[in-house]
Amino acid sequence: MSTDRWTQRFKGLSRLPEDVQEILNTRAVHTRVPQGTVIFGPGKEPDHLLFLLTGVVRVQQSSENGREIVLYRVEAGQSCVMTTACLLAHEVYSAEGVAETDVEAVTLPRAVFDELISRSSAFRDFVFMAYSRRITDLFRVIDDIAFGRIDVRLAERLLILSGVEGEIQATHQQLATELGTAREVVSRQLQEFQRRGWIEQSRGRIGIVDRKPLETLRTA
Amino acid sequence: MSTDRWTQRFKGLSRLPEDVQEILNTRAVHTRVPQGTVIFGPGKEPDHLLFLLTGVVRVQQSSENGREIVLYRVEAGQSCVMTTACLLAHEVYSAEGVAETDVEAVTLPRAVFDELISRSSAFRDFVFMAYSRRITDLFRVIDDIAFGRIDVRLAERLLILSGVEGEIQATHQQLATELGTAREVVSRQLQEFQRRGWIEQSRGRIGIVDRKPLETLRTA
DNA sequence: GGCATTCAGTGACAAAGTCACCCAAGCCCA
DNA sequence: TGGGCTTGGGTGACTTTGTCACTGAATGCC
Repeated sequence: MSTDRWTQRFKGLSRLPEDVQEILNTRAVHTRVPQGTVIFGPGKEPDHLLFLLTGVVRVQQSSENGREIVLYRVEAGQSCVMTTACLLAHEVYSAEGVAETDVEAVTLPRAVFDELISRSSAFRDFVFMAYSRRITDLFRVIDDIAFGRIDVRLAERLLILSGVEGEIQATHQQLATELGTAREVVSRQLQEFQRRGWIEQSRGRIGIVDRKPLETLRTA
Repeated sequence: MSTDRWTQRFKGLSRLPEDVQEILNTRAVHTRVPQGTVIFGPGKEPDHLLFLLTGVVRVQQSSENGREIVLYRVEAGQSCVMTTACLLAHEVYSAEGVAETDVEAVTLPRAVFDELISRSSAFRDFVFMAYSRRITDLFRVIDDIAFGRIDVRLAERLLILSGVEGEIQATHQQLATELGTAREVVSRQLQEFQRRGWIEQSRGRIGIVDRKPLETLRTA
């Protein structure tokens, strides 16, 4: 049997009619995926809709020359809807999804997804809502890389990635991938931030010393 | 009355079951939009799905500082699906759609759209297929601006925008918007292309002289 | 023909990305 | 425990792209 009543963990799903939830709870299959697994990507097309119970999936795109950029993250309580469109259309999905942490998820076979879409308008809303969020994310990415300055973008990322402790475990290369830029660029910017006393660095780790100037960089 | 049997003009719709086509043909409303009209955008949310019969809609995004970038084009025989997700989610759609030519279209009210989605799996396939195409377009844009060189991108655009005659009616500013860059950058690149004898320019017009080197730029 | 508007060209400069290195920190393991 | 290896980070020189502040040329409109 699959997970009992997992739909309760999804804001958008817990309000669905009982019969729809019932289908989701019985027909979806519970799985675990270890950190680092490539969940979907070129040559690895998913044949189901994924609901994340715990963990984070990072969706990113890579270029031929080796550079990469993070497009968005799917977090617990969200679903991997973008893949549905791509699998339905049999198009090559040029992005890839990687389990950034150990992931616990529930997968819904395509046929059941299709049935639910046709049966429940609330489920449709859930799906289109999820789409909307992702599309908005992509627009944001485009806006950032086309028109944004990297110092601003880096500062933003640091603030997002830093937990309550104000610490980030990441190499300069990983941060470069977040922004779709080169490591050297990140290194230089971080040095500048450090010189100004906004952060402190050690190998593979960045500590936020003063959030305010990093926050105000955006508006300046 | 609306347009008779307009669904025949859509590859993906003409194969739909007769009853579904019937709904589309009777419930959709035929409209004309003059060139230049902003069809949707911030503060102008559409409440229906749009099917283009003739003409082209350009979807673009603008930044605060005035720069713009073309995301994709919706052409005759295609639909404006992205808007559906965004309207269902009541999210602010930061992109805008402009009628690039006079446009003849058919609009489907949200309620009918919803009904069709629930009723016809073929219609669902059509919609998700259309989504897929757009998402792929967005991925392409991201790839280009994040990792592509502007000379290559400009050459590509010139080839795409040039008709059989090898002529383009566009200002440097418009081309800059196509690529999300600055006019000066386009001007300089075009000068270089001209210097090499690949194109010839006059005010508001570019003529392709030799396609081959422009094509090989990509691979080089 | 004069004038205004739009379009394109230019040089100096700033920001970002690339290349080819270097060095240092941590790791493995004899 | 010290030597090599791997990984992460620093650096300078250079190229590409974007910005700014102009200029002048082409076109359309009285």
